[in-house]
Amino acid sequence: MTVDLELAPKTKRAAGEPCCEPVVYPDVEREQAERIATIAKALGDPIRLQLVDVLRKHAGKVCVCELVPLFDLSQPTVSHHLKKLREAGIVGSERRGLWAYYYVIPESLEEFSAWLS
Amino acid sequence: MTVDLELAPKTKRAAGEPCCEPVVYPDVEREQAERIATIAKALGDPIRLQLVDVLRKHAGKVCVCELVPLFDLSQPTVSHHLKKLREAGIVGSERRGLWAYYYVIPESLEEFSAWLS
DNA sequence: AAGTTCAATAGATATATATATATATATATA
DNA sequence: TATATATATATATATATATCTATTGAACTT
Repeated sequence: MTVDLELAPKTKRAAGEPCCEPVVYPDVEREQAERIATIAKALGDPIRLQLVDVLRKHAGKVCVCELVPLFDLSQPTVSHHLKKLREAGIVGSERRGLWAYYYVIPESLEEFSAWLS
Repeated sequence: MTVDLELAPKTKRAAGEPCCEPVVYPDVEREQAERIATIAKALGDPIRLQLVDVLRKHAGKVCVCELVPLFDLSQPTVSHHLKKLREAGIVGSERRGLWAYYYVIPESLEEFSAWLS
């Protein structure tokens, strides 16, 4: 199953000689890595992952007042996590009167999902 | 496309009355969220994401000395990131003489990948 | 208008992270 | 055996993060 292709130094080098050919790393890939890492970082907290999970499962918009009691956390802390998710572009929010409704922006996860599979 | 199912308070409540029914959050989901968040957190840095990307693309084992020049970082910093990936169970390593070879453990990403899609 | 309620922001604090430099360890070569 | 090399660990530091309490802002109710 595991391919035995290896990226490895061929032989021992003379003293002072650098290990490998300098490898060019295209900027495009770096930028993609940054985009994906931004999403991953936002999901890298169990609370935020559960928030996204709940929002995705409900396929619609969920009131913050329903989210807070799911966690043993203060309302401001939940708001803080929602803000992180908003900043990463994973969720959006909409205010209706007193209530704020959050929802997942599915496209935000597409690039990550594609890379991962 | 967007379903209009909403989780929302039905009416305004009397003063002091709690917002919502207490929602039970099963431990199983919490533990799964923690497992996935651990993976996401490890991937939540562009350097680490690129490391995993390179290792996956090579489908085999890659020498650390090939990884270091890909980044504008010191060798110990790259080692630090590789350690984080090891701790998260995303990569494994094998030493052969002076060289250390890293590889992705594909199963480590499966649960996350499944959740995401 | 006054009071209530929901959510966001501000401020404070303790912990975690990314990075560098310096050092240690193991192994290869001369 | 002595020296050089590849990688890992240790230490230090500046920045970021997660959390709390207190406060603010906005909108609804009476």
